[in-house]
Amino acid sequence: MPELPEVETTRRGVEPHCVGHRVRRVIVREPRLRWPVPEQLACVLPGQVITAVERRAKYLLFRTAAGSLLVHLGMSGSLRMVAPDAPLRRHDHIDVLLEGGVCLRYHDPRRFGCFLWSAAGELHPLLENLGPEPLSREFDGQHLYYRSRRRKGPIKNFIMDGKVVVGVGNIYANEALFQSGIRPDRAAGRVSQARYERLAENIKQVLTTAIEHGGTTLRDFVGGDGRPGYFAQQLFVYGRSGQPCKRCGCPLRELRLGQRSSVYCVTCQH
DNA sequence: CGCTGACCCTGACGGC
DNA sequence: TGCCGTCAGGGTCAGC
Repeated sequence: MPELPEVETTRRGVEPHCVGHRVRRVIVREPRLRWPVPEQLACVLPGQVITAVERRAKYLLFRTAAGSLLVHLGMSGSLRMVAPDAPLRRHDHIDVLLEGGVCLRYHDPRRFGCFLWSAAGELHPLLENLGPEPLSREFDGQHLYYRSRRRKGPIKNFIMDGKVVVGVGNIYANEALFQSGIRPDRAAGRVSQARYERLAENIKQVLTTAIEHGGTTLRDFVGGDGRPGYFAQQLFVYGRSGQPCKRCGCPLRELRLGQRSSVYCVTCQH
């Protein structure tokens, strides 16, 4: 999946095909996702007009008068618009058929994603306790600095904690730390406010650039319109363990933090 | 409250 | 060719 740029690219891809359209039918072929797909969905959604497609963290929210369809793509999920008679591939788990003859199709080999329902006026529990959006004004160096005091865990885990800030996945956490010259295993509480200012700017910059590039660094990602995101993002560290640092030439090193690979340059990052 | 590790699943890839 | 272990973009949850 999709890091935040891929989710945003998906949102932009499907939005124009969904907004203003009425749902005709929901077909759930495989309900066993991260959480079981509620049976309620197939009853509640048909007849509803999709009024907006929004994103909060890496969740996509399809708004209707009755409530919201909450979709997460997990590690391997994708959503695309297809013709209703488009041939099914393996792992095409859900179809949301719209009036006007289009179909929103959910594909997810690993089934770590979810399709959930949230009634109108209710905030889904999964969306409670989420930190600010990384591209919002509320998210800045001061926020990171204050939230990090007395935290002993690695800064990389800290910026990937959704209660601190949402949408910073493994790839962009590695990249933003490299751009900021901070080692991923440094204790979060031992980074100055000045460095957090830089880090917040770099997180914004890295995510913004990725979104502009259509979101992908990943081979199997397919945008909402079904076309792969074109430009492979210029990655400085992620996936480059052992290769020379693009800035100083030293071989990049790798370590594991929270069961996720972290690549960094011993010379450029402290 | 903060942190660690287990866990949910399939598929791709490397080594033998 | 095949089998086996390892790893992969995410996030929640239990337990200390």
